Amino acid sequence: MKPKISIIEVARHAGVSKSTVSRVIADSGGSVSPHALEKVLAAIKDLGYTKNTLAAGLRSQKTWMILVMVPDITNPYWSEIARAAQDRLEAEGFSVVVGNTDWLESREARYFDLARSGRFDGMVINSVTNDIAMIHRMGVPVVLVGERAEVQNIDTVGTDTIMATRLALEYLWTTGHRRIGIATSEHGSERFLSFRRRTYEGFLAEKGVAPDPGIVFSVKLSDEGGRDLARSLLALHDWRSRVDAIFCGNDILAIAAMDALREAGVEAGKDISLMGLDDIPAAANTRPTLTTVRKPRALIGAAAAELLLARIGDPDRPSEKRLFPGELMVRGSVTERHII
Amino acid sequence: MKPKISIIEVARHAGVSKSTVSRVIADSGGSVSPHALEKVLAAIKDLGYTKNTLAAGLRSQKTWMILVMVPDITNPYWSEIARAAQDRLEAEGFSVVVGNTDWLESREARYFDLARSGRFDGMVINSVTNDIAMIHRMGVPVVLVGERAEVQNIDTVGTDTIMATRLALEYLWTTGHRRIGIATSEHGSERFLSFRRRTYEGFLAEKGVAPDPGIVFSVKLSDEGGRDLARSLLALHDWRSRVDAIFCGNDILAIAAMDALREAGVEAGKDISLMGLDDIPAAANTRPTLTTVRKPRALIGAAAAELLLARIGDPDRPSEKRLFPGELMVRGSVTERHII
DNA sequence: CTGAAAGCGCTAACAA
DNA sequence: TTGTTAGCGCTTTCAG
Repeated sequence: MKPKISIIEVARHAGVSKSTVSRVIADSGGSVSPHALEKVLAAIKDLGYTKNTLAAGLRSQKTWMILVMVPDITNPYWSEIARAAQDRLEAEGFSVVVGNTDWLESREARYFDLARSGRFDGMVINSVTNDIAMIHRMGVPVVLVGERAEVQNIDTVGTDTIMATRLALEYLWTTGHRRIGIATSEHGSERFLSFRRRTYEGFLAEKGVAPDPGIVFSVKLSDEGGRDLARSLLALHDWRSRVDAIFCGNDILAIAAMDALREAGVEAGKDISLMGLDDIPAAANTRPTLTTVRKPRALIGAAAAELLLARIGDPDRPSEKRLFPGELMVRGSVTERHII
Repeated sequence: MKPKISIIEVARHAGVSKSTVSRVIADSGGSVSPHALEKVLAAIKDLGYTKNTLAAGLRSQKTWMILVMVPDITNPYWSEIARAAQDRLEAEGFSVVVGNTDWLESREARYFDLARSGRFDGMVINSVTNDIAMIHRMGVPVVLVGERAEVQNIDTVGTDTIMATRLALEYLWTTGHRRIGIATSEHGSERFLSFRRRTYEGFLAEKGVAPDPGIVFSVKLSDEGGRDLARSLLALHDWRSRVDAIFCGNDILAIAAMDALREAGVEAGKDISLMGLDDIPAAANTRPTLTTVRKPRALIGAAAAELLLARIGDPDRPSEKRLFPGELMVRGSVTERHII
């Protein structure tokens, strides 16, 4: 069942040495006479030979394969970044595969092991790990996707979360909300997520609003988290007077919360304003539609590919950081409130 | 930058032969004395050695890597299948990566090339290709995901479309609908889609209902198709007396039709019943929510993994086909009608 | 239980 | 332009 003919059979069949065959099948541009070339090509076709790129890679240290490692493949945010990167990378001759970690360190470790053992020429990753030294030790070019403004010495691309968060909060403020809550995760990469939180706190201070710890919700950025958020909110004593808007850490969370709230008779965009972050496709199809801040997925994916290519080309170039601004998507889940 | 220590350095450092080191790091269960084991382990740790599984694979013909090839990674339907397969496969020690083809033969070809050159121990694929012979020639265990009831001699898993369609139609019948229309596509994989249509015709015959060609709609399974469907329906003379329910080929189509109809003042779940197929996440968030038949993504992914594992274990076992029934998701787009 | 030797399939010097 | 000779890093007989 497994392929068995190697260049040695091809060489025999074509009446040349295996080096000549190698010169034909490799891209290395060794010169071959037209005559020999023809014979080799014929032999390849006759025998149905296919190159074992694994063996080739062992020798040449080139696998032509790139891994895009994402935390949640079912989240369109990540899969679209992966696809954008794929477009760019394939144009350069690389094949792209994506690894799904489900935010699990154990799964990340699996992919890192593969990388360490030379399976990929490079990786685009969003990792829960903050251990940049470990990443460098892998000996594989890596570009980080995320909002880790604090990490140094590694190529990074992402959305400027601080600006995106401000954009959302300012919009809520402008539309008249004054008791703005926030729902984010502390899960995994704490430092990273606390950006939203820190920005939130800074924003309140700036506006002279006293922070209310009761409307700062810690939930997972998932459907489950959305239901948790709804539950926590409704459990809050006299919540209607305590909170008029909630900025959610991502769209999935916001949409799930919206659903759960409706089941309890609370309508987003009416009884309370809900805002997301990401702008996943579903955000435009919910009832009400979700007001959110869009992250430029295509730009992020393309930029990640670009940086990776540059890094592969020159491992010693200085590391670069590319942050893109978010875009406000005004839809139906935020009401215009009139301040009394 | 690249890793450099190989078993030969480890061997030297531990004062043993590289064979002994190999016995330690391989799973092949060669026996090593406790004393030697200890020295080798120490050396590995000292030197920070990591095994090059690529080289190992070259010799052992095992890569411990599986590719799940899907047509659209941003569609949760596919990514959830991929994730379910991953769960099962990783438990057996394989690493799973997913390839995205965007329905493009050129991208499929890339992944097939990788497979042919021995990069993966197996694949789970949904391919636009119908060339089973080619797939076998790759020399890699493959499981197909899809509803291709017509393909033979290859492991297949998918939803039983006939049963799913019947489930939908029976539900519409039970809820009192008697003038049931259908909207499916004749594009692309014709054979497959005509399943729905054939089942529909059989169903009508069984119930003794005369078929009405005017309420059989041929549209794309897309947003565009949904708008077309709405337009065609409304253009029908006296449609309210001619059709009381429409079974749509998939959810995307149904949701788009629902939106377009509402714009024309026709409310699904009130003026007409609409039913979908798939149960995509958005189906639960529309207004009204979409009654549909869910395809069991998790089961499909798990079964695909199961079949692949079996095939890897025994390449000569007879091929198997596993079809799962759909699950009725009763929501808001179908009314209970009372028969007079 | 251990070491020596022979590859897995390919590429990369080096001569010729 | 070609063939020869070494490996890439690991596994796998086969002796001992």
